[in-house]
This record gives sequence, structure tokens and C-alpha cells, in this order.
Amino acid sequence: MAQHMTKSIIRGPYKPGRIREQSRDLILQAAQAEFACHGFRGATMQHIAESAQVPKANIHYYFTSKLGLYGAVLENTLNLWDNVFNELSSHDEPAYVLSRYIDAKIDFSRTHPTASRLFAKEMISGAPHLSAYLQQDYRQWFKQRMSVFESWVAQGKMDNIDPAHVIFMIWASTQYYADFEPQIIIANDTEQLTEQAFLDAASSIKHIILKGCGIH
Amino acid sequence: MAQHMTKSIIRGPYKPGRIREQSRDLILQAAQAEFACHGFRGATMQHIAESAQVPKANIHYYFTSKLGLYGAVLENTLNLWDNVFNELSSHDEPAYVLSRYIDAKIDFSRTHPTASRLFAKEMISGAPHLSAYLQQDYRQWFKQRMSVFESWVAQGKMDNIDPAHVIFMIWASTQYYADFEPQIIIANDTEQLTEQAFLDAASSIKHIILKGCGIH
DNA sequence: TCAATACCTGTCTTTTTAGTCAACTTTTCA
DNA sequence: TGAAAAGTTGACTAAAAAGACAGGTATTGA
Repeated sequence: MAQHMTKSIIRGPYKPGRIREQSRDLILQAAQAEFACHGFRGATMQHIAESAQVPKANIHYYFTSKLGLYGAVLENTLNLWDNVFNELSSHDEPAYVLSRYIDAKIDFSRTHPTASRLFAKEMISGAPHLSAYLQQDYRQWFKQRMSVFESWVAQGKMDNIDPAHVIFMIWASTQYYADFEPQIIIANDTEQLTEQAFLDAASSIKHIILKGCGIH
Repeated sequence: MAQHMTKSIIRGPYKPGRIREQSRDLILQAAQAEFACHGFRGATMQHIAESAQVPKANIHYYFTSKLGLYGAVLENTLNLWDNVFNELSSHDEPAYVLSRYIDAKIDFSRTHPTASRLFAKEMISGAPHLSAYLQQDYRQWFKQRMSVFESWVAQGKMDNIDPAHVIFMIWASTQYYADFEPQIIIANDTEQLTEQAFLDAASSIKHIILKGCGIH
């Protein structure tokens, strides 16, 4: 009784499934880090369990298998991705749209480096668990952006460059600061990347992309 | 000690160490592909053996352990890297130097995709086996290039941009075509990337980087 | 309070893995 | 040629891995 009251004060009344959500989230977090660092095959359930500070059997209570857990981690991360980038959809000025997009991408690299690394690892492995996503949402998103770029070219708002390469350059450049962190840290002669370092990176990338594409 | 291959440049009679070299190379090749695809932990000696079509015990005859094999693969790949990029050292015209460098990098992505992926995987994992290289050769190379860029800025040959970000952009953009191949293939609506696709990519990257940096 | 349900976990089994080893074949060179 | 060295490999071991499961505890609403 007393225990129940105490918990109510802190967390509000217990709802079935609330513990479920918390535990799942805790495990998903640890799993994301492990998968991002070691890939699907290299990750071990034991390490994930230790990292999340739960018994290994507890993971199997919430997730059917290692593959199931990996799928949940990917799905979780894809949703995160969508939530961050869906807003930047329509605007007429390429300078504004691309600037905001580059800023958002760099900020994502800073605040969600493991998410970025997880996808990078999956891609480098040939994306065996992302074919559905790549064939659906990604393909659609990509085609839409392509047509936006093409309209900018038609309106003389930017140079006549294959939009695909521009998009790849933006992705590559921004994700690099999350995926290749060790390389950047050593080049910068520092212990870790500061927020200012990310802002400087965004600034340089924006300068080169905008000017390089002839966008004013 | 390793001085016995002087006579047998052409097929000739058996010389001690020739079989060794061939077998080692065969295994290293298979190991590079496996490590690039699955990372150090995710790779298995059994898969490497099957891929190289030798018994697993044969690998352990030539390499002390999985870690030893991985080290040999990394070393092998680093040498390849150096051989390809050492030539592009000194020239006064940034347009020429950067153009040739971007071309070489893209060509490396096309001809040695697994080498690129191997390093990407290692970096994303935090580069635990590359600290020596990063602290030595890489650091030195990087500082030299930085000073070249700085002299270009001082001479008014390019915009005043932090050279580090320019180098990162070039690396990121060029390596992307090896590391993120699945994404690019789906965006391009093709089965595989042609040489022309790589040439187009190089062309776009050169346009954006040179113009974006104010290099004429 | 009291079932019913949700949640937790120590222990076990089976499979996979890196690495060993001794017996074997091939190549070399004196 | 023939003995020594180099190369090869099937069969083994020990450790680590994923996953199953039964017997627990905690939380719930009625």
C-alpha cells in the first residue's frame, strides 16, 4: 500500500504496459549502441544485457530473438529519422531549404551519432535488413527531392548538376562527422567534438554546397 | 631472410616462400571481404576459409589468430592506400591538385570498394585497431595538406574556409560511392554502378568543391 | 484481500566459434 | 635421390553464443 502510494507520487498510477515500455526502451537503447559498434553478427545478447543492466533472459521476454531485437532497433531509429526530417519539405528558396537541411543533418550527427552509425554499418554490409525501407519510403523521398532540385534548375535558381550527387554529397558530408568521429578527433587534436565544431562544419558545408551549386 | 624471390619472377621452379605468398594472399583477399562485410567480431574464420576455399586449419598455419589475420588485412590495405595516393603530393595549382585527387579517390572507390568499406567499418567501431596509424602517418599527412590549403588561402587562390572541412567533404563524398552503394543503386534505379556513374559523380563533386571553395 | 496477469531471472541445452594437434603430402636442395 | 623443410588438413577441445523454460515476484483491478 505504502509502496503503491510512493510510486504514484513519482510516476503516476501504474498502467499495464508502462513497465513494458520502459524496459523495452532501456534494452533498445543498449542494443542500438551495441549494434552500431559491432554490427548485427558482432553484437552479442550478453553484452546488450550487461550494458542495459538486465539479465539476458529479460531481453528474450521482450524480444523474440536477436534478429527481432535488431529489427526493432532499426524501426525505432527509422522513426526517429523521419520525425527529425519530415518538417523540411516544401519551400521555394533553395538557399533556405538546403541551409536548414544541412543544419538539421549536422545536428542529427551530433545528437544521435549511434543512430547514424547503425545505418552506416547496415549500409556497408549491403543493407540486408533495410531492403523494404529502401524500396519504399526512401525511394519515394528521394524521387520527390530530385524533382524539387530539377525545378530549381529549370528556374535557373541553381547550376545544372545531377541532383542525386548533390544529395549524396550533403548526406556524406554531414554523416561523416558522426560515423568517422575518431578520424576527425585526431585531425582536430582534441578529446571530443564540441557543439561549436559541429556548427563550424555546418557552416563550411553550407558555404561549399550553396556556392558550388550556384545558389544565391 | 625474405630475399629468395629474386629468380622466380616468372613462373619458374618452386622456391621456398612462393607458395606461402600465394596462399597468404588468397586468404587475405577472402578475409578482407568478410571483415569489410561483417566487421571484426562478426566475421568468422569458417566463412573466410570457405570463401578462400581452404580448410580452416590452413588459415591458422599462416596467421597466428583471428586478430593477427585482421591486423594483416588492415596493414595490407593501408599499403594499397598509400601506393595510390602518395603521388598526388605537390603542385601549385589547387584546381589541378584537387581535381586529380577527387578523380583518384573516386577511382579507388570503384576499384577497391571492399578496402574502403573495411576502413569505414573500423572507423565506425571507434578505430580500436588503427590508433597507431591514426596517430602517426595519418596525422602527419593531414597536417601537411592543411598547410598546403592554408598557403592557397594566403595567396588568394581559394576562399577562406577551414581546410579540414574541405578535406572531410572530399573524403566523405568520394568514399560514399563505395560505402553506401546499396543506397546509391536504389536511387539510380539500376542493378550496379557503371564506370560512367563514377565518372559523373567525380565530375559533380569536382564542380561543387572547386566552385564552392572559390577555386578557378 | 485476492486471483489474474504481467514481469523477472537462474539454470539449462544446443549450436557455433576460435584455436590445437598430430598425421599426412608436397617441395626443396644438397 | 632422400632427408629435411614447408605446406596441408581432418578431427578434436574449450569457450562463447543464442535461446528455452520453469519457477519465481510484482502489479493490477475488482
